[in-house]
Amino acid sequence: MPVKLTDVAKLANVSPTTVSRVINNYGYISEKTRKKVFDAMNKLNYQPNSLARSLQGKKTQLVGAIVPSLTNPFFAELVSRIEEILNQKNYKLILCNAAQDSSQKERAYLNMLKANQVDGIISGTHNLDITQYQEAGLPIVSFDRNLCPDVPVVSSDNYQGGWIATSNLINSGCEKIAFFGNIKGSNNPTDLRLKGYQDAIKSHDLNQILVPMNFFESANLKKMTFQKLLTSHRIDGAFFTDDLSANLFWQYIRLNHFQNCNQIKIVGYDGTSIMRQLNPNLSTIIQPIDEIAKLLVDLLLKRINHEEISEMNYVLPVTFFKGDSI
Amino acid sequence: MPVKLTDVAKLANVSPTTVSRVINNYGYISEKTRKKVFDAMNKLNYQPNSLARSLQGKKTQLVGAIVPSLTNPFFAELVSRIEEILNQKNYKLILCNAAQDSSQKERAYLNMLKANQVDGIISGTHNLDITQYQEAGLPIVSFDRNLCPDVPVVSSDNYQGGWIATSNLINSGCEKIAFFGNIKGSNNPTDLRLKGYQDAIKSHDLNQILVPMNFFESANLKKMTFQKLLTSHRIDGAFFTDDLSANLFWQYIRLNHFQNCNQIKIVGYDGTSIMRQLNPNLSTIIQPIDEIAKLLVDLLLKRINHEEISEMNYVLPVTFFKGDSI
DNA sequence: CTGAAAGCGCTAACAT
DNA sequence: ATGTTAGCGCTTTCAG
Repeated sequence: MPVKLTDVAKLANVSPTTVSRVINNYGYISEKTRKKVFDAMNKLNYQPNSLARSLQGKKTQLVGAIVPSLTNPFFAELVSRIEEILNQKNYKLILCNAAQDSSQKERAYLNMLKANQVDGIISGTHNLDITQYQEAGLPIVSFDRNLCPDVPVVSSDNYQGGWIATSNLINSGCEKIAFFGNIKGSNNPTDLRLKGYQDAIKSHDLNQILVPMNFFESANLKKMTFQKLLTSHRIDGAFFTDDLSANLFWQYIRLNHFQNCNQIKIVGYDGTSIMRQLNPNLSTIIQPIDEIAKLLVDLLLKRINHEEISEMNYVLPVTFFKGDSI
Repeated sequence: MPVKLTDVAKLANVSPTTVSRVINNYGYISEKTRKKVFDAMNKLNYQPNSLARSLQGKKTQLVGAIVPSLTNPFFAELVSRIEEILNQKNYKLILCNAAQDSSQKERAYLNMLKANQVDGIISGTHNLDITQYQEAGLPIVSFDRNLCPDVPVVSSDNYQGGWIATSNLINSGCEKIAFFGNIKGSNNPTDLRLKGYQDAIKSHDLNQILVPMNFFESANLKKMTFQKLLTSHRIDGAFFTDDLSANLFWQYIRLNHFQNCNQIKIVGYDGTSIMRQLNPNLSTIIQPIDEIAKLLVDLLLKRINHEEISEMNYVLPVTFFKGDSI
């Protein structure tokens, strides 16, 4: 039923080979023939079947993106940019929403992407052991995750982010600054946010206060954590490794008017455009989403085209956005 | 280089057909053979090539989603859910980010999806003329857009949404209620939000105040609109057809402390989880994202499997969320 | 400059 | 219960 190459060939009165040549703009073709073929293609509204093309060993122009969740605006914006850039370069995006902590789902995605012959994978999660990714035998680049030694990692400057956030809190007069985020090391670049915090704290002879918190926890769970902390500690500064939790806290201390709420200064992390529009009061560390997306795609395409990649670690600078929460 | 079916066949000492039978769990196979084949598959870490399978006329299990922008949390959450549901049903999602007002990009996406033999399309935009979609000859379902008569449309109850929002404003004592959103009819279900507003206004003998606003306009442009409006009109209620703009207004009147800001009540639209977490003060009309996603996928799969679809119009109920902005 | 023929990896009659 | 064979729609030698 669908129009195929041979239909075009028949109508144009040429061989399939010739049509293929026209489509792929390859080899010598007389202008006359080319026109005939184009006319036939238009008349039939012909659309080459990419499956059949790729079966010859051609690339599929398909890229898989595995991310934790689009509900987090950071990933939504990142994926959005990645798709736009891929689209410009004639690639298509298969979206994979691997929930947290589901190595099973992630493995399934990996297999699926392989089965679909994607040309490469951009990964923003890693619940799998390294070997799984190595076995994949596919060009992969990763965001903020150390997958395995030969997978390029792009991240924003997590250490600087932690350092700058904390330093700004200190410079605004805070002395009891809590860190809200992942406490136990995961051997990922994001661990450095904590390190940056700790180093800044130490260099000013302050004491660290670590509050375990995952961005994907429920709001209520987070609020319980806030309450527990605020009754046990008298903090005057708070650094969050994500804006959503930071904003929640910002609201929490206002709604529960703990003391004068301005006595606790807050800095978040991510700085998505949506977040800055929704709560411009919130100071935050802005990750350069656009550049991250560009670099990820760039590196992946290099991998796909077997170009040399000199460096395996790419750290993009962050910027501090000063709202009035600090 | 990649492992293929014949490699498995060779190792297991059976014919390719047998392997195919095992993979597809089809026809009679002795347990012994099945095991042999499975062992070989595991040993070789075999992954069937879906391209080749689909080329036989099998389905690709690929679905394309065309949406305006993931930067809008509503679409981010919708896409996220759609992907999850599709994944459960063994479908994969090709994400297409068709910016606003780019019929060219949308057409390109449509062609691309056709070329990739997707089994169906979920569309959340329409810059194209109807014929383009008809020509596609592909199962399509649409969200909030009247594409063409034979494409099922899912939407939430836009009319009720407009009506409820406005009624609640009226019941809270508002008498000069402005509508912020798309003013000129687009022949889409979302037009009904305006209709709901207008009917509620009329039924209470009030006067309508229409303020043109698109959710994808820049924040600064919107603020200019706010300023212009507030200097010319003395409104006491505002209904926005999207939460982002509503929230911007909510902030705007607070930051610029126009009179007592509580004198202007506000109701937004969409009610994404992220938005309700970020600004729980904002009253809004909640669209049932989960059900919308389920229904869209459900209808699409029915279309794909040539099951009868009785109804072409699906209107899901909305709920009112009362924050203290009203 | 153009065409014929083989084959990509898999499946589906049709044997046996 | 298993194997043989002929394609799916396209590209790509290899000939002309």
